[in-house]
Amino acid sequence: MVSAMRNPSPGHDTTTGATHGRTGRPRSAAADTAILAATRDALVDLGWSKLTMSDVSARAGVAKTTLYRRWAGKNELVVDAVAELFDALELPDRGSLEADIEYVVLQFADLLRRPEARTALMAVVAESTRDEALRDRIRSAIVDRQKRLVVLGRERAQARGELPYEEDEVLTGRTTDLIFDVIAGTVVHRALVSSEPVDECWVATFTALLMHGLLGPPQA
Amino acid sequence: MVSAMRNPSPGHDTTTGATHGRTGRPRSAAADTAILAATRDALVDLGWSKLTMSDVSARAGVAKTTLYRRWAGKNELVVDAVAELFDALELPDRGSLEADIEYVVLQFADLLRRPEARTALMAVVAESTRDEALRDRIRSAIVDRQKRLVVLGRERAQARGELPYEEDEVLTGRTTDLIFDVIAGTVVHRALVSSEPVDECWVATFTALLMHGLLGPPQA
DNA sequence: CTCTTACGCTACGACCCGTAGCGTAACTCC
DNA sequence: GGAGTTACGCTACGGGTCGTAGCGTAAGAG
Repeated sequence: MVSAMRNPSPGHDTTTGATHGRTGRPRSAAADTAILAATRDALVDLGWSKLTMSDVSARAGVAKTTLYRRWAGKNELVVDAVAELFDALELPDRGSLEADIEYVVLQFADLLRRPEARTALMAVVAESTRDEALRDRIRSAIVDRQKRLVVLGRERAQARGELPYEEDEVLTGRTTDLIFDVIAGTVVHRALVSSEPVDECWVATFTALLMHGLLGPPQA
Repeated sequence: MVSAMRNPSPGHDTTTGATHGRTGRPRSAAADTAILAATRDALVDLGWSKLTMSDVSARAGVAKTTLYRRWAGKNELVVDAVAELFDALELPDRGSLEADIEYVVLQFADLLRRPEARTALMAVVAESTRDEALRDRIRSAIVDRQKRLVVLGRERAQARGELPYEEDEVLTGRTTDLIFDVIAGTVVHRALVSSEPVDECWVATFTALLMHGLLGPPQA
């Protein structure tokens, strides 16, 4: 749950348990999860453009007005629905930086094979080019949250001695951003724009390129 | 013009000059250019989701039915409209591989600053996740055509002695694809997903990473 | 001058949008 | 308990887009 409804919901979550400080009937938490699940189902069946609020409300067993009471529109709804998918990504220690990278790339590729993730991610980004608020929402709900993987992988590599420690915080942040964009961007482009398979062979080649890029300067 | 109308248009183009072998009144070439230009204008003003066929026809001074006679729908129309933008990319010889890369990255970033390119590219890719024909169209109209830049830059670098010659054709093709996805994907992700500026500072860092990635193996 | 095709225009049923209004349900505070 | 407050389901609505059909006219080819 990313909590960015148009209505109150001041604190963090909107469950039945959390009274959110107010009086009156609380929002149904079950409805939230049902709606988001219904949204993903609809994305699988219909794709982005043919997905309609009416259809989602029917699938979720909820009145259409309830959707509009919680989300401003299709865009916001879908961002929240997809953000949950990305949270499933993780990075177990595979023993080396190279293995860690290959693992996360393959995992990300698996995610992008899911039709609801493919169509929704691109569509929402497309809409965000004309909507500042939506851009911020994507950044906080997806981008910033997944950067944790890069940070974690890097720290591990430094602990292993594979990468040097960097003292400058600003530089560290920039490098993290760069690596994130390179990995996520390349995989997305390969899978969705070029429409080529992200198989182990390709991943190995890509990872090799990236490894050399990361280790290049000091060894030269 | 990418020529993939739903109707005849057998050969290549649909200009007044090219009789396209048939008798009868030929399609107006002026209408084609007017429609595609109107589509880009509408993308600037309205973005993808609010762009409507009716609006485009009005802007182009053309009947709505004429649009549907030439394009199957919004998706196909927009692909053709945007493909023309990408053809403006070029790669003058900047003297070194590094400079060539930086130049093309900055040029691509400029293109992605144009609102019609931003919104349309992502939206069309989103739709293509559920439409095989559209995927093929994107590949032939945009992806394959822009790979020429990678091929050209690589040949130049080889002529300069910056990169080794590769004999295996299959491997050459794979490397070309990889570099293309890395460059285009990373820039798109940085600009549109992460919503961070693609300035000269960032480009220099990215190019350095890529250079080390390309030169890594042999120098190690 | 005839044949063939493209064009512009109008009209159409179908669908979705986003909102308003109402009565009811659920929960808090007194 | 009741009063107050908020969420919910339902219905109905005007406004807009969709994609197509039908018709008369315009523009080249032979």
